[in-house]
Amino acid sequence: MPELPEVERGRLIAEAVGIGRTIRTVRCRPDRIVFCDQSPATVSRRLKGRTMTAACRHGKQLWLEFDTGPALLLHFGMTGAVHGYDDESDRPKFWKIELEFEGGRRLAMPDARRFGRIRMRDDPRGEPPISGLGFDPLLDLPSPARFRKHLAGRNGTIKGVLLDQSFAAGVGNWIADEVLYQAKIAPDRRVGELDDGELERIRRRLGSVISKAVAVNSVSAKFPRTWLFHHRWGRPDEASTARGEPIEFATVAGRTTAWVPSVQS
DNA sequence: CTCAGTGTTCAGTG
DNA sequence: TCACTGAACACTGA
Repeated sequence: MPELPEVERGRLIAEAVGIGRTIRTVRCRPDRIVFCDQSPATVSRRLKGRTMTAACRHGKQLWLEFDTGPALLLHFGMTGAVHGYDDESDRPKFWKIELEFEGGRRLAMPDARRFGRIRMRDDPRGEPPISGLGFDPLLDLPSPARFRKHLAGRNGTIKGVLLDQSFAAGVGNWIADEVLYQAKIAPDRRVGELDDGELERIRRRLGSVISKAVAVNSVSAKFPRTWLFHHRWGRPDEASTARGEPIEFATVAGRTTAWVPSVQS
């Protein structure tokens, strides 16, 4: 369920397992969809024997850097993740790539539904897909003035803009809904008609929702009880928030959208 | 058996 | 050209 906070959790796992360690063995499953640029054999060849120096993230893109050669760039799609473990018996179901480091620690990326992507990049920040991304709300939340400037010229619904990775990188469907609920803005408002006060509420909530989710390592049971998040799944008929506010479901920007008409306008 | 889905991309439309 | 919509992608699990 990877939006920014879960990708950050993956980054922390990769960092804890791999930093300063050399890859002894690379295993890849044959998969022409997930390995969209380079074949599994090429990826394996380019990673074996290299020492991991960093685990980085921008939005939903996660990449591992090494002492030499290209970075390994991972995108989780709908169902990807990073797992760290020691024993082969703990290898996750649906694994696509496994790095085994000296000393036996392993990292794997599973991806049951194959919307994830595994690529290699010489200059990850300078090349697509990362080069086309907007600001990362955790690492670089813009000032109010910069936020307004970045928004200028955009036209669609505010929800559509929040989901646009070239605007803010890492926001997915539930985070967009959560931000708009807490900011008290209806998801289908046009961005051009939002005043400075409304934009500032959105900007602040974008920062706070993501920071909080990351602070609890994306363990959703630890999200505040007041969050819409806990009440939206499965589209229950008479859904309501912890405060008793009725939740409505709609399609906005092509996605299932949960919102609270009595709060959001 | 049917269907929705926490993501992204692309063809088609206005 | 832009902005937006809906379908497609591939598969699981409810």
